[in-house]
This record gives sequence, C-alpha cells and structure tokens, in this order.
Amino acid sequence: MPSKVSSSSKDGNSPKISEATVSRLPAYYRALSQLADAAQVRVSSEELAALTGVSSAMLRKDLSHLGSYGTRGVGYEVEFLRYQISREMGLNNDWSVVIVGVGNLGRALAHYGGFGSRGFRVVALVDADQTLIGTKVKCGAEGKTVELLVHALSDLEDVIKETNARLGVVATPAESAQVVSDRLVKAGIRSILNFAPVHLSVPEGVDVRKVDLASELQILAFHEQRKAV
Amino acid sequence: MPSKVSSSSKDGNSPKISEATVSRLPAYYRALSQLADAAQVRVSSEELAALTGVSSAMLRKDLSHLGSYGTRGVGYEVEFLRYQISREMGLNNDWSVVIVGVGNLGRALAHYGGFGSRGFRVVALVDADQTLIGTKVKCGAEGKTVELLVHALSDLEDVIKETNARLGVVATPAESAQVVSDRLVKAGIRSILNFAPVHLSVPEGVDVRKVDLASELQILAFHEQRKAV
DNA sequence: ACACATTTGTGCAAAAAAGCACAAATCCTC
DNA sequence: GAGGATTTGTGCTTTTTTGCACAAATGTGT
Ligand SMILES: NC(=O)c1ccc[n+]([C@@H]2O[C@H](COP(=O)([O-])OP(=O)(O)OC[C@H]3O[C@@H](n4cnc5c(N)ncnc54)[C@H](O)[C@@H]3O)[C@@H](O)[C@H]2O)c1
Ligand SMILES: NC(=O)c1ccc[n+]([C@@H]2O[C@H](COP(=O)([O-])OP(=O)(O)OC[C@H]3O[C@@H](n4cnc5c(N)ncnc54)[C@H](O)[C@@H]3O)[C@@H](O)[C@H]2O)c1
Repeated sequence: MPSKVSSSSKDGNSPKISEATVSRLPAYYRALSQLADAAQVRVSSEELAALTGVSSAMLRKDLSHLGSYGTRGVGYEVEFLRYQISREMGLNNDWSVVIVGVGNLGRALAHYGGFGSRGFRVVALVDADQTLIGTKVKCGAEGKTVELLVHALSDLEDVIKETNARLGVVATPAESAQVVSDRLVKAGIRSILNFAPVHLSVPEGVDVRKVDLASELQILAFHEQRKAV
Repeated sequence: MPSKVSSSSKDGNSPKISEATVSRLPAYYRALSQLADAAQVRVSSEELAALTGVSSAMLRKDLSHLGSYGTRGVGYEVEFLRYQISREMGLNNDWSVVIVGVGNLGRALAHYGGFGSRGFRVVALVDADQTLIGTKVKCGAEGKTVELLVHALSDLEDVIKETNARLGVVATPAESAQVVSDRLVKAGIRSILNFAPVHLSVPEGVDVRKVDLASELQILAFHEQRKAV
C-alpha cells in the first residue's frame, strides 16, 4: 500500500474495524455505485469481489464487520449495502477540503470532478506564489464548476476557519511540505493527504496518508526487473 | 495503503524480498538522496527511520534483506546504501513510461520533473481525443524540458514498440481504463500504474498498482469521523 | 411441508508483517 | 590492547491479515 495512516488509533465504543478492511471499503463503495447506476438490485459476494479484485471470503468478512447486511442464499441489496458503507465511512457528511500548493498536481486535483460525487468539496486553494495568489481557478468538472480564488499562504488559518475545512491536501514541493503540514495542524486540520515525497511528522491524533507517485513507479520497476528476460 | 500489486509473484533465485519491504525501499532511497544532497556521509538506522516514519528495527530488517551493508557501532554509508537500493530496485536502468490519457492528471504527470531524477522518462503520450492528438505537451520540468507529441490511441502498439516503453500509466476515465489496459498488455506492457478508480483485470504476470485519490480521502474521512467531537 | 440448491457469516488455521531484545561486531579512549 | 560505548543484524514473539471450509439461513420447487 503506497500510503498508510500514521498515528491515531481511536476507539471509543465502535467495534473496531481493521485498517486493512477500511482501506478496501472505498473500492466496494465504488463498485456498488457502478452497479446501482446500472440498475442492478442484488449482488453476490462472488460478483462484488470480482469487481474489486479481492477474494469473496475476504469481502464477506470485511462486510461482516459493518453488520449483517446480506441475506444467505441471496446476496446483498446493492442500494442498501452502498448506503451502509457510505454511512459507516461518513460519506453522507459533506467534507470540505483545502488544497495547499496549486501547481501541476494541485490544479489537476481542483479540476477533478470525481470528488464531488462522493461528499468531498474543494473549498479553498492556497499557494505561496505571488503570481498565483488572487487568480481564479476552475474547480470541479462539468455541471458544477465553481471558480475559486487562490489565497495567500499567510491567510491559511483564516481560510480554514471560514470554510470549516477538515481535510488538508499538501501538494507543495517536498521542501515546503513539513512547514505547510505544521500550519495545517496548528489551524485545526487533523487529516492530511500528502503528495510531497517526504514523511510528515505530525502530533498524535493527526492522520497523514501519503501518495507517492514516484514510489509507485519504483515498485513497478522493481518487479519488472525481476521478470524473465 | 492506497494501492497494491495484483498478480505476479516471480521468484527465480533471488532471496525473495517481502512485498512490505519493497514498498518501503523507495522512501529509504528518497531519504538517502536527501542526505547525500546535504553531504552527509553516514546515517544510523535510528536517524533514517525517523526520516521515513518507520521504526528503526523495521528499517534494519528491511535493509538486511538486501545484504549486510551497515557497520555495527557506526551505521550506514549514505552513498553506498543509496547505490545498493537503487541497484536492487533497478533504478540504474532507464525506465520508459507511456502515459495513456492526457487530461488533467496525465498532463500533470507529464509536466512533473521529479521522475527523471530517478530513472523514469515519459517517452510517449497517447489519447483518444481528436482535438488533443497531434498537439505538443511540455514534458519534464526546468532544465530538461522536452515537447512530446500526443499520439492517437490507434497508434498505441506502434508507439510502444518504437519507444520501447515498459511501464504504462492509465490516466483515462474509468470507463475506458479496462480497454486501455487490455491494449497495453497486448502490446507487451507488463507493469501498469492505474489512476482510474476501477479494478483492472490483467493476465498472470502483469502487475497493476492502483492509485485511487478519492479512496485516500475517504479513508481519511472515515478516521476523521471517528475522532472525538 | 419437505428436500435441495444457494450464498452468507464465521470459527479456525496459515501466512505475513511488525515489534522486541540481545548477541555480535565495530569504534574510541586510555 | 583491554574495556566501554555504539549500533547493526537477527532469532523469537506478538499482532495483523488472509485463506479455508462449513454450518446456518434463506429461497425454490414439488
Ligand atoms: N505533478 C506530478 O505529477 C507529481 C508526481 C509525483 C509527485 N508530485 C509531488 O507533488 C508535489 C506538487 O507537485 P507539482 O508538480 O504540482 O509541483 P509544482 O511545482 O507544479 O507546484 C507546487 C506549488 O506549490 C506552491 N508552493 C511552494 N511552496 C509553497 C508553500 N510553502 N506554501 C504553499 N504553496 C507553496 C508553488 O507556488 C507551486 O504552485 C511535489 O511535492 C511533487 O514532488 C507531483
Ligand atoms: N484529476 C484528478 O485529480 C483525479 C483524481 C482522482 C482520480 N482521477 C482519475 O484519473 C483519471 C483521469 O482523470 P483526469 O482528471 O485526468 O480526467 P480527464 O477527463 O481530464 O482526462 C481523461 C483523458 O483521457 C482521454 N481518454 C478518454 N478515453 C480514452 C481512451 N479510450 N484512450 C485514451 N485516452 C482516452 C480523454 O480524451 C482525456 O484527455 C480518471 O479516471 C479519474 O477518475 C483523477
């Protein structure tokens, strides 16, 4: 897994769903959404597993941690199961996202339309580049396009407070990532998605997930190298 | 972990490095490069572990799978260890990458300069959009900028043959991803990095790593939701 | 109402990964 | 060159994750 949650264990009373399971729930959700779009009513563990690339046994065990939402001899109701996963994952809530670093990647993320359909909304863009600050960037894809102003890094705390952002995306160069992360945390952000290829140190209670594209290619290269000549 | 290798186990005679270890090697490599840039000669497992966010014991065990490259009581030589990792991972070779889908994300990847410094070179861009085909896209960042022509999807096989590309990146919409993947495989590609939020079915021997940005946000949201109110 | 075909949910076993602790190796000082 | 301070490499333990197999539950057909 090219990325891991770092800190935070957090358990109050919830039955504790394993990290491995959590990391697969989004794929199930996505597949169920697809089936729902195709107006399919029911799905078996076998079918859903094939769609998501896991074994049917693993799928069933994963789902069993959420509750007993299937019917033996029949399968799962697509819409019902989809709803249960979305509820468990908090996708009903509206998640506000602030993106710091509006370069190649930050802009691509802002333009992307696929987040909105899943409860995520980019509400603020922040950069340190004077030539970018004050410019407008189109956010979201067809239909729901919004123009967002690029804010100055110095306004980070205010922007977060005003927009109530709870998720932070770091898309700055590696050198600035730790500083940006520190400021995000200080401003109250406790969930960070980091694209900079550095490890971010954050206090207990803050989650960081790292997406490292270069690492992914390197891992592929490693295996490629080992394949028969 | 936002991504996993799907198929391929592959073992000829190599001592078999665990998948978990392989997934961490790029981070070690990156940190060592940083230290080398800062002209640091030696590093302890403790220090390197802190830089990469793992425990020192895990780091040592990971490295021990490559060989015994440290010196007890002293630590590791930065340059030497870096070289050993790069050799093990095949980063000395030059890896040619073809990107299919030159939209928001594909373009951001093409523009990105960080790949070149690690043995990866984007050698071809392919898209299905008639208005894009034939246009030129700047590839790589400052210094080593190259303009690449966007090729037609119908030329995919030829382009791969001519450029000798061995790594394929799928950055098309989800609907097209499986078709594109099939064609990449048929053209001889056996390592694919997939950004489309769908599971790709590939034959035995082909590796797919999936990077699903929306999933990452969802996983963060899941944990965020569980944090104290 | 009963036998039979399906498909889930789950206890248990196996495998993989992470963590611990310490002996072995090296360096430094005197 | 002996003793003490470090720091690696690794056997062993614990935890996490995956896989297997089957009983329990449901639907169907007669
Ligand atoms: N573009 C890619 O395909 C790609 C691939 C792999 C990794 N990455 C990583 O993602 C990150 C962003 O990549 P990119 O290609 O968008 O880079 P980029 O240089 O295009 O954009 C970086 C942006 O961050 C801004 N910035 C710099 N310092 C800042 C600070 N302290 N606060 C706020 N903003 C700041 C810059 O002004 C710039 O707009 C980098 O860390 C890069 O290594 C990118
Ligand atoms: N942009 C993001 O930040 C982001 C985030 C998460 C996921 N993704 C995923 O990454 C993929 C690409 O995203 P994007 O934002 O770049 O989309 P995009 O629509 O901007 O670009 C997609 C490109 O693929 C091309 N294309 C379509 N069908 C094709 C085919 N059969 N063969 C070759 N090219 C084809 C299109 O012409 C277009 O240029 C999508 O699957 C998207 O869900 C993107």
